[in-house]
Amino acid sequence: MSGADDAGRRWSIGELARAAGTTVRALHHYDEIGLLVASERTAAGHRRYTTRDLRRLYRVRALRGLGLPLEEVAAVLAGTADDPESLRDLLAEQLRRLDEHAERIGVLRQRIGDLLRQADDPYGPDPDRLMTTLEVVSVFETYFTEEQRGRLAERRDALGPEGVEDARREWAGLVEEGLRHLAGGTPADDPRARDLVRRWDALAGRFHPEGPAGAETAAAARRMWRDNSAEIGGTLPWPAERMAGLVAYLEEARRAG
Amino acid sequence: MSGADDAGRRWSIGELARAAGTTVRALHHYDEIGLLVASERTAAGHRRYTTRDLRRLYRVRALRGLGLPLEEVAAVLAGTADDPESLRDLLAEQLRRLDEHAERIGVLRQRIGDLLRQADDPYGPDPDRLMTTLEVVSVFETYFTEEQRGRLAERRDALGPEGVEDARREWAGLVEEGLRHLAGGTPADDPRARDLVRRWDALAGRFHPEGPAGAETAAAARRMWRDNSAEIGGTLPWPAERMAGLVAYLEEARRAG
DNA sequence: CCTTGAACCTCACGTCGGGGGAGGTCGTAG
DNA sequence: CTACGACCTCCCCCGACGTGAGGTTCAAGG
Repeated sequence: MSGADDAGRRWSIGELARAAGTTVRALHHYDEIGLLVASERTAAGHRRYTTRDLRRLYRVRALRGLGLPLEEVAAVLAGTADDPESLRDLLAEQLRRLDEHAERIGVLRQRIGDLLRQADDPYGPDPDRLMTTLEVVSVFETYFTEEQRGRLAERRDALGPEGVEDARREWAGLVEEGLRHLAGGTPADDPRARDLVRRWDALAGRFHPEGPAGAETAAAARRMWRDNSAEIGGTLPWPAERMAGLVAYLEEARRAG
Repeated sequence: MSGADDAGRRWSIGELARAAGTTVRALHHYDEIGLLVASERTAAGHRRYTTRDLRRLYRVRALRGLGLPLEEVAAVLAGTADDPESLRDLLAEQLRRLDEHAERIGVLRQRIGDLLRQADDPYGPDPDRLMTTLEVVSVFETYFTEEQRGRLAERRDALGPEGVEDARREWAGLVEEGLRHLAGGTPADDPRARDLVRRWDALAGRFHPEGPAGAETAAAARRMWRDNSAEIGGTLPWPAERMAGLVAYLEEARRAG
């Protein structure tokens, strides 16, 4: 047999690390958490690993390489006997987690891509504007649930770019009208103010979904405007503080109406 | 104006957390690392945040939401003035990182998918076999670089399934022949042993790429066999210790030849 | 004015998978 | 005998907070 009797072979920690393509520190860690404890120790306390330890280490490395946390690696290596399906289930579960992860990354890539296109747009490469866009995104995510944002996006797509543009123009007219009333001292309970609110809310209604879901998004939108008119107003062609005043005025008129 | 003068408004830490959809603890953390320090404190030490703080928080949350680490968020918020391109560059960099990440995830999904198909294969659903496959994968990754594994996969694809099957059958014959020599006591420097080694290496040569790259993968394969014949042998129809003996015998004959 | 409960404060440890270093011991080769 | 490499244990470090413990302050009701 020319001395190839592997059954009695022993590895030092450094040899084992090289044999499995890992580090001494990692093996110390596996020892600490009980995942791979050296079968023997020399009189001086040096770890001696056996062939069985090496095989276990290969399994640990392979499972880790699939992205499983060490705790689950330990569970697999401990529990294959009492449940032969556990490995399969754990792999399936890991596949699911990876899918989730991949989807989150996809969303982030999409968003960053959109932002970069906006940054590269020659008509609006202003970094301040980009920052304000970031703020508005954050505000939206705070006030609307993911589901609500999805519904709002659906409605916007249904209106189409020209529908959105029309609404934007009409809305600009309403803002100008409101600012004139505000500057002119028209009281909030004046019929003209109440009529303005009615047209304002009707216009906003185009963007909200139908039924009770629409009432919820509308309420969330009003909360958003009330708390953050300065931030949202930063993206608009009117001074933020005048917009804040207008929002308060409209709320008053809405209560009065 | 009905009291909507936001410029003087102050938020407590809890109000700010709710306004931005985050937690009090996160705000404490941002304070600790200097990313978002409350502009004021009450006499009792309670944090008071201003409108400017709120806007900064929105930016922090938005950038964090894109996956940027807090250190880079701080850099963006500090450096937009002296380098308006920095935000764009950082976003591009982040996009690159996400792409890398997505690719790693794709590789893992592929591997786990392969393993699950093997697990569901009615001809080999043995969990022990699956574990051994895992070991072999790990051994391969330890001894061959990613590039080398790619070259080996190319050669295998070039041989095609039937070419691989042919080689497997021929190899089985060589193994049986070697085991007979070993059992019969044929010395390693016997011409029959040297001829066996020659045919063995020629057969293995079909799987290695051409030129010096092939010599390297062949050397790595011999190292792998020498160190790990027990692990690889576990997947084969011969006893692992007899395979280990055979590998040692062939090495001796190779040196003799 | 007193009490109560919510909100706030600081301090500090835990997470996950190790990296890196300090300070000391062990083994072997020249 | 001495040098050097490999090994030992103990300990702090990373990121972005979560989760208490133990104490103070605020706002409202009686």
